[in-house]
Amino acid sequence: MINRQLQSIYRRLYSRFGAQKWWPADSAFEVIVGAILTQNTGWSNVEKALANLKKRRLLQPRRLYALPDEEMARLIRPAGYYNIKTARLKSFLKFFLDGYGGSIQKLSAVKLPLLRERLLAVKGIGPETADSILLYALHKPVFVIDAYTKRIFSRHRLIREGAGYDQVQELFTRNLKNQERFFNEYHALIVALGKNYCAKTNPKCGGCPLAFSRNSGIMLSKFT
DNA sequence: GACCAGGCACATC
DNA sequence: GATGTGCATGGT
Repeated sequence: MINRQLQSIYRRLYSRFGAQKWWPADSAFEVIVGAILTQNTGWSNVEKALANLKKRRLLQPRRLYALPDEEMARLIRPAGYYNIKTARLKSFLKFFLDGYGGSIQKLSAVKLPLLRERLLAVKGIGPETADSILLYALHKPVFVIDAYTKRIFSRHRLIREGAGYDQVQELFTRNLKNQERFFNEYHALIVALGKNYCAKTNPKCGGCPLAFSRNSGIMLSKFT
C-alpha cells in the first residue's frame, strides 16, 4: 500500500522533472567534498567554493589535507560556515588518509553497516552527509533523507511531523527495493521538487505536482 | 531588509 | 530524549 504510494510519487516526480543525473561532479572525491560543503547551504554557493578548489587542483585528498586551514577557509568562503566546514573537511580527510590511504576503492570495500558507522564517527559527518557519500560517491543502496524529504512527506501525511532521520529513512527502505540507481534518482527528484515548490514560505507550494492525486491517497492541495 | 538554503555538534533542561 | 543555538555566504 505504502509501496504503491511511494512508487506513484516517484513516477509523477520523474514525469514532471525528468532524470536529474546526480551527483554533479567529476569524481567520487569531489562528491564527498561537495556533500560536506552543501550542509545547510544552497548548491550555487557550493559550486563557487568547488570551483575555487578545482582551479587550484586541490580536489585530491593529500593536496587538500596539506592546505593550511586559513587558506582552505578562504577558498571555501562562498559556501558559508567556512571555519566549521574547514574543520569538517580536515577531520574527514584525516579519517580517509589514515584509514584508507585516500583510496575510494579501499573505503568502498568496507561492508555497509560498518562503513556507515565509521563515517558517522567522523566529527562533522551526520546521517545525511554519510548517506550522501554512501549513495552518490560509493554507490551503496542507501536512501538519503534531507529537510525537503521530511517537509514534503510530512505535509502529505506519509510521516508524522517531527519524525527523526532514521524513522523517515525506514519508510523508504522498508517499502522500496534496495536499488542504488532508484534511490539515487528518487532523492534527487525530491530535491528538485523541494527547490521548485517546497520552500518554507512559497506560494507555488499550493500547486504542488503531488497534490490533486485521485488514486494515490495523496489528497492535500494546500500546505502551510 | 528579511528569509531561506541538499546539517551538525554542543549545551541545557 | 527533546529543544535551542551558533555557524555565514549569496540569492530572492
